[in-house]
Amino acid sequence: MTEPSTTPRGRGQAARLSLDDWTERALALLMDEGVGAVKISRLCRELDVTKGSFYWHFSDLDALQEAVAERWCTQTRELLQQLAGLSDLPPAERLRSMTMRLVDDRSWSVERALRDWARTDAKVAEVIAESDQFVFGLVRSALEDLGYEPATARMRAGLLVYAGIGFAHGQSALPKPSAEDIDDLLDFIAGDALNRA
Amino acid sequence: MTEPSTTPRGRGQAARLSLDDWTERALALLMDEGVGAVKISRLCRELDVTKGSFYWHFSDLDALQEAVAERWCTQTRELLQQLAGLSDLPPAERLRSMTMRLVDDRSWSVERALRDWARTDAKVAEVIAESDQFVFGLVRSALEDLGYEPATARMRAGLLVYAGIGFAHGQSALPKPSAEDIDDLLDFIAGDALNRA
DNA sequence: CCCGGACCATACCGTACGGTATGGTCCGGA
DNA sequence: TCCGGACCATACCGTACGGTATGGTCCGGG
Repeated sequence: MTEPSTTPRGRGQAARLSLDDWTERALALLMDEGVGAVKISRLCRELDVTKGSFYWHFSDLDALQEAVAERWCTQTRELLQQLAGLSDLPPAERLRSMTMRLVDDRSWSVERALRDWARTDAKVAEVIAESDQFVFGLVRSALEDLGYEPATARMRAGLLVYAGIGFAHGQSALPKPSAEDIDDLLDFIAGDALNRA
Repeated sequence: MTEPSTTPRGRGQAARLSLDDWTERALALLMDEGVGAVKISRLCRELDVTKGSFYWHFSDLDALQEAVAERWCTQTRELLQQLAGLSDLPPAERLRSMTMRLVDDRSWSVERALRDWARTDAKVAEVIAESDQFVFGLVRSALEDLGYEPATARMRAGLLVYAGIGFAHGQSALPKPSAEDIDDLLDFIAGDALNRA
């Protein structure tokens, strides 16, 4: 975290592992096989090392969880910040961009895995909540920029974000919306303001 | 399953257990401490019996999971059927009734637990999907009864149901909607049809 | 009265996991 | 050249869990 952690990785067959190697593999395990699969021994097997290595980098399992949550938090935050960087664009485009990314992007698969991890780990739950509030704020301000009153923008933003969470977690028993479905949806959410423009 | 299973339960101190006693306790464990807490030994400790009893009623853990999923499926289905029994009432009341139950009812807490259980068990996932489609059909037909075109009803129903799933699973990072928030929301979802009536 | 089945206790095994202790290897710097 | 630290292997322990085998208890029916 404070160390350079340069990860030499250039000699013989197996290189030394950095802290990010562990968290990355743990994240992959998380979204592939769920929270039940992220065990120390399993990680060591996948990374082709032994527990001696693990307990050098982390004090225990909680330390790994914290590191994983922190890593996901930062990389999600910069992705969201990238979305927020569109604040110069017209709000309609912002909405559409965010909704699209909400549906097709694979990053929500990770969030889904993290979300049921949050049930047993308060630290992760806190990070998830923070992320939810952030994206909620983005959608809300976009709607306000479209001219809606604060109460209306708040309600519609909540509806859209909750629907996004539900879609990300629902695993899609319901039919997955197509591109034009999303157009219709956005037209419903913010159509009156758009047609007014 | 086919036996009467009358559960005598009237003698001495500890009665014999029925199959429902196990599934009921397993469901309680599920929604209280998550999927990671439903272990055989844990169940036996709570029910004050030993594993000899468990392996009499069930062949293994998968059999228990199947029984739990089946039990939840039936009791959810009759709850939904009860909601569908309102099909004589005006559709606006049906919508409001379902949405209210969707927000405050505790049964969704069980569904949330089952939903991340569904990630590791295909059988449970199938049941969840079936339930989702059922409630989606209810909302959708309610909107159609309100006079919306099929495409519109489908879109708005999907939005509402997904939002419900998201709310059930997001568990309160975002502000929980109040009663009048729901009124506003329903007015947004089906307001034009309502005001037209 | 006895017998068979429902129901459960006891004891045991194999395995997987979290965690600890300790020794070994490679590297850069004084 | 020696030394210390980063990094990892090896070996080990305690525990919790899934599962099996077997015996015991209570009950109703022939």
